[in-house]
Amino acid sequence: MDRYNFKEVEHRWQDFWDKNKSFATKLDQNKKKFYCLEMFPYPSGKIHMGHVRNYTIGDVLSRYKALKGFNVLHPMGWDSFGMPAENAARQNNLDPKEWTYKNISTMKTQLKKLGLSIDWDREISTCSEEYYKHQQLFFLELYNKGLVYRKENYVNWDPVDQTVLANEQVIDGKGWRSGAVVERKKLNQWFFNISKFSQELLDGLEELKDWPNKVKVMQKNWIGKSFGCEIAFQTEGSLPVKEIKCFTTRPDTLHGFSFIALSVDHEISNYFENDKKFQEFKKECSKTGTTEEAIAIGEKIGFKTDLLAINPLNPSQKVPVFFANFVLMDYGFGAVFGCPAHDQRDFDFAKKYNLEIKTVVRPFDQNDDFEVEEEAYSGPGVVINSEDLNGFKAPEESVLNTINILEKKKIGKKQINFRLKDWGVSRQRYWGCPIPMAYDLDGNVKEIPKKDLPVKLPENVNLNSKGNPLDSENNWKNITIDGKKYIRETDTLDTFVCSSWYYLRFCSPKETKYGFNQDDIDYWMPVDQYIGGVEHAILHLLYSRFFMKAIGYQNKNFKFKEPFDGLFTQGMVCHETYKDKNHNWISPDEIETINGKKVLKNQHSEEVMVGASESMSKSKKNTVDPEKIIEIYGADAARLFILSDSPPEKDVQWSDEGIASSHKFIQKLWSLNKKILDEINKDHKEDKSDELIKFTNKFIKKMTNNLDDFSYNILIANLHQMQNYFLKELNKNYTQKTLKENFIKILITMLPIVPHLANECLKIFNVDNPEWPDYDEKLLIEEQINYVIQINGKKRALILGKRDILENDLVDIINKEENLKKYLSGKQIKKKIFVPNKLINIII
RNA sequence: GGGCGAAUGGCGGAACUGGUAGACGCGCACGACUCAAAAUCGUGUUUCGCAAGAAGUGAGAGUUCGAUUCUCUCUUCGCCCA
Repeated sequence: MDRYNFKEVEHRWQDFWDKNKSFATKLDQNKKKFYCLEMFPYPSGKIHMGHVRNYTIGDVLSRYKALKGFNVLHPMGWDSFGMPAENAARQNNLDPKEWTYKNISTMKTQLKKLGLSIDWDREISTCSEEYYKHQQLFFLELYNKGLVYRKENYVNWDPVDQTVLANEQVIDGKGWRSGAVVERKKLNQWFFNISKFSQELLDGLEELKDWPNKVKVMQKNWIGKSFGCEIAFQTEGSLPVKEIKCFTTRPDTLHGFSFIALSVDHEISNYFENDKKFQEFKKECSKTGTTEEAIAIGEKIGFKTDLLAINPLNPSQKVPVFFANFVLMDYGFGAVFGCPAHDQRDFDFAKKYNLEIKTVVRPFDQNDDFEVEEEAYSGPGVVINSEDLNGFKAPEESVLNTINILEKKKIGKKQINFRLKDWGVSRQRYWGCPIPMAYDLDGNVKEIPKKDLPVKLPENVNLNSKGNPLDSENNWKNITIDGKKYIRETDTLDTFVCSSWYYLRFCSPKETKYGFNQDDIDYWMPVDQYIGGVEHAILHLLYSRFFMKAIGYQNKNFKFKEPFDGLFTQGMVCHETYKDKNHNWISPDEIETINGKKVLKNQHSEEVMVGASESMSKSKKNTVDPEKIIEIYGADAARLFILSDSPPEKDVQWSDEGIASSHKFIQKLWSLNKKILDEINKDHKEDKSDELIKFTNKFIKKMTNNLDDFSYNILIANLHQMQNYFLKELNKNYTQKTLKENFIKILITMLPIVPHLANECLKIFNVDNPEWPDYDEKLLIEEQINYVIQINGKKRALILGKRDILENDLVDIINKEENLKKYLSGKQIKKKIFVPNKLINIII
């Protein structure tokens, strides 16, 4: 029997789809739409297994929905601005654009080899002028709506590379590339006013029924709504400062107040500009880093001022005011009141500077003489040592009551605080979308007029200059608008801006006047199913949600509130890790298995150490190249395996045995197809068609359900069961018509998973326009049922009986059964539990 | 420290609303084909036991006629936030 030539077949079908533009989509009001979107890739060079998994999941869904009659939009593009291009270009003396487009071309070819049902006519690339010119227009639009502003802010500054680093690029306080100690530096940056929408972004989560709860919780925590109180503390001392404002979520602990801590950037610091000791202290603080975690772990240090703050609930109490490294200017007012007994940071600080630690909340299971000793108590409890507040349940009762008291005395007011900060979008980089702004010679901001858009990135720049290469591009930088001289903004936009609206662009990829066309998005949006990695749970997904609200802000035509109706987050692709005797990582390519042992190829068969399965990464060398896999086993096998071993939302382990088994399945299915073709031409005497119809019916139901709820691994188990069924039952007699009809239905259900093979088989049966088969609920009802017989809750037998059997009839049968008699004879039956068409439990 | 989630054979994992635990796949064992190997096909495979049978879904309790599924306590692991 000739084997299935996957190479020839897959290539032929891919060619066919390409030439016929099989997946090109048009707006069609008569058809229900389905917009399936996977997170678009960064063109880093080649596709990896994570892409294979992501795009296979999306492709299965797209093909399934198309078979169900939906008008499916399934586009693909490139998130093509970003640092790797700039770094690679610098290393290899290339143009970032050239590098990027070469990668796009490679990866596009690779994606096509996977047999994805993508509408390539809608391909977009964020680094193209056709894309970013619209982004610049959006920027100006948001600027004019007051959603974009410029302010000074602290950044991680790499003094060697002369550039700003993102938090994740700072490793142990040093720049990831230069190794230089990172400094905190104040820079003028552009910000998107995302915090304006904090409440809306929070409320919107409630509407997102088809999002994983996990992601919604993460976003909720990130937005971080907290309910508290603003308190104005009166102060005394030699400085001309009359009051200090603090925000707190725990005003109820005010009786335990023992200091105020200010951020070194608090306005009061202005009085210390010439104080050498303070300036030294400030420098010391800048070493702590800006992340919340660094602050939590680091040592708490303070600088005492001679200011004294007065406790508003107890005016005789006056406490010192410090500058401290654990207070950030971003949070509240850059000032916190310290209650050491009930906050660990405050506790550490108080211990160090010998400040009073007064317990004002006791746990429920303690007496009123409870005292905080070794560590702060921040749990719930009862307020003590606090005059009027004593006895209130903390925090729920005590916080509100304290706020009421403070409001009456006019020294505090209720306040909602959000953790979500505005989005700084300035990057001192070349390879990004230019910000369409300029400055006059006095530094005043000037918009680039719309007619002058796009602001194009200059080409052939010197990437080896210090800092942002655009700073040295004088010809590009210096411009004249209406006869007046200006200097361009040389920062470019964070690439997260590009990915915040690309889903809109896919609806109108060729629209030249604006980023999208209203009719197009009215039809296609929102994205029905968005698929991608959970690592984007916060930033990208939150930014996209914000962008949608920002575009819709003050725009009556724009009726969408949320971009992604459904979200699916797939797990990672893992592989075993290997090390040689010198503890060097070894790639799976360098290994072979001999007698069940993993050994190095061609090197005296040295055995390697097999480590845990971890997510594929270049540094651990445990990657597998999808292109090689497709070459050896074919795209259908790769698709089948990436879905088969684990539920798609969990991590999956890649293995040679697994992919080989999927390949085997493909080959077997091809030979099954041939056997069925032979069988159809045979003469049949006895007809078992009913059985086959029932089987197919059940199978279609399972396939439908599994596709609807992303149980792709179970779906593939069904495929194996189906194959086993046919290989065993094929010698039974089915009428030609039944066999053909039912097998065709089964093949159609396989189209989403293994499109090349299934299409090839269907072609043989002359099926041209397949539609998803229906199933009949009535045919799912079994006439014969295996009744479970339990005695005292233990399964003792299975009895085949007719459907809807009466309890007494079933008991009669049990009494006749030899092997059940021994359990029942001579025993008094206390109770019988009969579940119709399922089981009987006899209690003796 | 807080939040969310998970724990089932040698491994990945099934089990619909509480009703036959271990589907399907991998691996392994034995067998067929072969001079032989690979490939392929067949049979078996939770543990203990020759068997009858017993135990068994991280540990311990609880609810129930009946718990992988529900409740509580604990352990370990993962993710996110601190």
